[in-house]
Amino acid sequence: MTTTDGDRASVSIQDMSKISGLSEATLRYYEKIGLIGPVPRDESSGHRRYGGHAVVMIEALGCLRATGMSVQDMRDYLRFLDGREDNAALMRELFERNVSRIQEEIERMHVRRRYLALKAELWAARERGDADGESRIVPEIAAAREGLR
Amino acid sequence: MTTTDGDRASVSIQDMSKISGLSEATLRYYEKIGLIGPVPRDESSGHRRYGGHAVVMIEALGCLRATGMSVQDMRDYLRFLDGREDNAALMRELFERNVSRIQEEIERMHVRRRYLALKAELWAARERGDADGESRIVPEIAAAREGLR
DNA sequence: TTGCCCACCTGAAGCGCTTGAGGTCAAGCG
DNA sequence: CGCTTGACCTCAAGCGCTTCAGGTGGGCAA
Repeated sequence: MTTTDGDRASVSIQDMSKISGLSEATLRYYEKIGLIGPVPRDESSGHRRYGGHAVVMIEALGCLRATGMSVQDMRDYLRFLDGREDNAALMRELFERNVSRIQEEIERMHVRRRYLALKAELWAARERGDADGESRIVPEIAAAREGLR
Repeated sequence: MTTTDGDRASVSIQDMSKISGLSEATLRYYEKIGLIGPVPRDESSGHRRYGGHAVVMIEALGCLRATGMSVQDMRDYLRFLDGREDNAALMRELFERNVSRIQEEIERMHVRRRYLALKAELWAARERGDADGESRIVPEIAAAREGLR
């Protein structure tokens, strides 16, 4: 998993991917856009070797990304972490904003599920030739559509 | 909103956008990728004019898109609608698959919300210099992280 | 030694849109 | 009548990745 290289542990991109949950392609992409600073390379092969500090940081990024946080917010997160000043309030706000975002998404998801479930029911009614059921569902779909926005 | 053109109502792209909830850019994009077949144009200006049939169809597409349905599924939906055969079962399956997709998304959202809410609490504790609170939250975050995947 | 496979590399294209730049057409106004 | 305004047009680039094509280095078996 890790190889010893002098006295520093170094991690391959494959292992970094397993540890963080970010794909290898995403790890390269994040480096390219400067979200993670240049990763040292193995002299002879040119392969990336992630050092201890980077491993911890990227692991955290993996969690944030897994919540759907934007790249910009991840940038801010890293900036707040690095800064010498006390950024606790900014951090709290960053996470609170993201909680609200998720909350809204959840609510929209419920509306969507209802609409799709009704559509499934509609076609199930048609499948069994149930014209009555069909005409009961149609107005419900119309109502559900309103909330879809 | 609509103009009369012979005996057929025709709708501008702006109005089509308002009706369907799809942006003008998306309407052009859907046409480009062949999801909606070529839209007739106004002779002199070259502007798109959506006819009655297209309006109804695109309105429906707008709802499906609003639920997060994939372009491929929308293609299938249109194909099933058009077909002469009885596609009720295929339709039902298509919608049921999408209900499941949303269901899974909702569940993942709950995990994400919990993780982010804990992170917000952590920084709130740090903000008020509450080391006790902080050490209570840290293990909860570790636990919540497990579910994130 | 040769050959092979694996992990890794880079660069480009694709996805589903959105955003922006730059240009045309028709109508209304001074 | 020219001028502005607005709605529309096309083409190109950007976003956050993913996927693919084509190539290199290193280790191991035959």
